[in-house]
Amino acid sequence: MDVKTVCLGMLTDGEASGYDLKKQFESSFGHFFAAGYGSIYPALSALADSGLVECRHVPQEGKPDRKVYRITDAGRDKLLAELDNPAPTHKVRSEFLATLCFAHLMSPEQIEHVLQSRAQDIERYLAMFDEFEACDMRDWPPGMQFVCGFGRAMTEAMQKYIEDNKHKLIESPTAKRSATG
Amino acid sequence: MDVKTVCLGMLTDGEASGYDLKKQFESSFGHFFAAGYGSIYPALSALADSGLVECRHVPQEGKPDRKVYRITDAGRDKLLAELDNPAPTHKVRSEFLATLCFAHLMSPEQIEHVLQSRAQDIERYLAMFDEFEACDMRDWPPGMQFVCGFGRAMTEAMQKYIEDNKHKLIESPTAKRSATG
DNA sequence: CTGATATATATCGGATTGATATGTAGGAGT
DNA sequence: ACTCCTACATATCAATCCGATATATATCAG
Repeated sequence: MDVKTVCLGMLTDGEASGYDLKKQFESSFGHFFAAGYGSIYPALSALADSGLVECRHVPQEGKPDRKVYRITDAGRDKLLAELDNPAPTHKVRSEFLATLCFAHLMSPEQIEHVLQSRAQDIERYLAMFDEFEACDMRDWPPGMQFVCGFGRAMTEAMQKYIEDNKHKLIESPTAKRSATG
Repeated sequence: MDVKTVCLGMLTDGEASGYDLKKQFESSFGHFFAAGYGSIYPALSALADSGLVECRHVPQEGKPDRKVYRITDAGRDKLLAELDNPAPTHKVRSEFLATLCFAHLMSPEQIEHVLQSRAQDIERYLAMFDEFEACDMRDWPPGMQFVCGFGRAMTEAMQKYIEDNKHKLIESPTAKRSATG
């Protein structure tokens, strides 16, 4: 399940341009599967090359042609085949946690900054989930609702854990930078 | 904060080979920062090239030389500089969630398989966290303890969410594969 | 004696990231 | 009027990372 496949999946909901898909990658998919233009445009090109999507050029004034992609029957088959994977992965890549592993090499101020910036990210995510519920989430497919609920639950659990345990990172000021010696 | 930097951090705990570091990436770091040999060996080479670590060859019988790396003063400086980043990221890349977004294109059996395999992964993680607590986690630096507690909290939250909400993914059997038409 | 696991290194193709480039349109602020 | 920012819309590129593969010996279980 790579960016190509996710794009294919998004296109089952109707045709879209790379720019459109990027917005989806930023909003509803953003909390668990990020992708930038550097992944999306090559993905769409590759999908078109292998006949899984079709491309329609829509001329515009003052902007590049919109390249609108539509999934083909072969594309739907390919998607269903990919969805058949019974053990899809779930990976975390956290510079945040990697940094805090070495909290004993950091000043309390540095640790505080790191925790604050994470807290802000969390607030942003929670606001995003609130927005999802504000606009009509009931029209979304059940899987999408499950996934967004999942994101919210994880984010709230993260917020709570950090709040409850951050004191453990700062307490003993005498132990600072002891791992060097 | 890339693989190089995490290797550097691990080496503050004492010298180690690439193979040793891999084991750490699989155990304590595995739940939030995975890395394979394809990342670790090039990282150590690059660190050695830029003088941030020193390499010592330890001959062995019947096996390749052990290449044991030790962090240098320049390496420690570099690490401290990297740890100064006030906004380290925390990213999730989930084929699991990406798959479930399209649950309406899947059979109940497929969905069930996906959930089961995730449940197994979760059990494996929880077992790992149990092991950490069994061996003496109190000797670990506070940051490491925080991070492992974080992993456990997230994993448990995930388990609970899936258990509480999986029925939403399977309920209405009539709506199956309706997005195609 | 076979097969699996552990030790230990290394490389390579393919995928992904993050930054950068290009250029118009329209709204906000001064 | 002028500047700045955001939105629209594409595309590429170097650096990095991932997963698989290759090589070779020792040891332990069945």
